[in-house]
Amino acid sequence: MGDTDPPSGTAPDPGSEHATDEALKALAEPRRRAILRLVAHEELPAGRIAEEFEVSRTAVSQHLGVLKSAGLLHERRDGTRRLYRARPEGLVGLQSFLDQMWAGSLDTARRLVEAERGISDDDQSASAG
Amino acid sequence: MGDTDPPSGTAPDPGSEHATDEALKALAEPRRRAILRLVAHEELPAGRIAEEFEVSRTAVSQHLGVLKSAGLLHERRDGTRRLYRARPEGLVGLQSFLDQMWAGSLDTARRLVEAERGISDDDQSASAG
DNA sequence: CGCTAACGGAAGCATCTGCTAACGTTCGCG
DNA sequence: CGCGAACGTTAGCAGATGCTTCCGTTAGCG
Repeated sequence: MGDTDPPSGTAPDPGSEHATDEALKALAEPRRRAILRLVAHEELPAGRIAEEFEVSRTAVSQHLGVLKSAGLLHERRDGTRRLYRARPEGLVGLQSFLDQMWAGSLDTARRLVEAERGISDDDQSASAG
Repeated sequence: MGDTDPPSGTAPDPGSEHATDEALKALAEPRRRAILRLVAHEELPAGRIAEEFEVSRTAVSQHLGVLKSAGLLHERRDGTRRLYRARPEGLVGLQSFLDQMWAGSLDTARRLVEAERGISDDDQSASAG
């Protein structure tokens, strides 16, 4: 039972590689992004969310499950209803991932552009600063 | 068929919904993320990139095509070789997307949490912030 | 208890996606 | 021109994914 998944299949540790993977895969679906946009500004029940789309409620429910499993959604029970709202914490992993990637690639791009200017007179020393 | 796709199959307008979709789908693949990390710090030829993985060069080539089509990669020809490097511009769309989503969901979360505090307490004040 | 409402879950299907294998193309060299 | 190197492209296959239909569960109500 001592698996590396204490909270039992729901939202891995934020900042982890697995968390980023889950969140990215969840956001890769347009419908899922639309759902997330809907509950980003207000808490809504599953049925209410499903009405906004042409697909069946079951499909939306599955999307909600994926989003919740990725840590991007917060679920709250209210009688037979289940209220959902976006979870800002689930996005911090992606934020840091993009930030890191952006910094690295931007640095490389700058270096390459500067190298182009002095192609015939380029010093290839690894002066990583 | 004059569709809304002037630049024909290579890196749509940054900031567009389609661009975000392409970039997100491209980043949803772990291998693709690894490739992007590799070329984030230095420019590398396709064959050199392929050597870093267990899969065939063809698979990596296809991944490179997807990344390039998503605007996340920059290709440069050098004889028979093709040098690739990460494109920071391709990430700005995701950055704004995440930022927008973050702001909205954070605002909602804050509102919900504050509402929880005054559940038993009838707080009917119009302090809508 | 019986009924309805609001959901999630499982099975089945159509489609997408990533991988491999074989082939074609472009470039450099002698 | 002939040859090899470096890549991209196409066809085909196995696994993942999203959607639908049917069914089970839980909560409120008379």
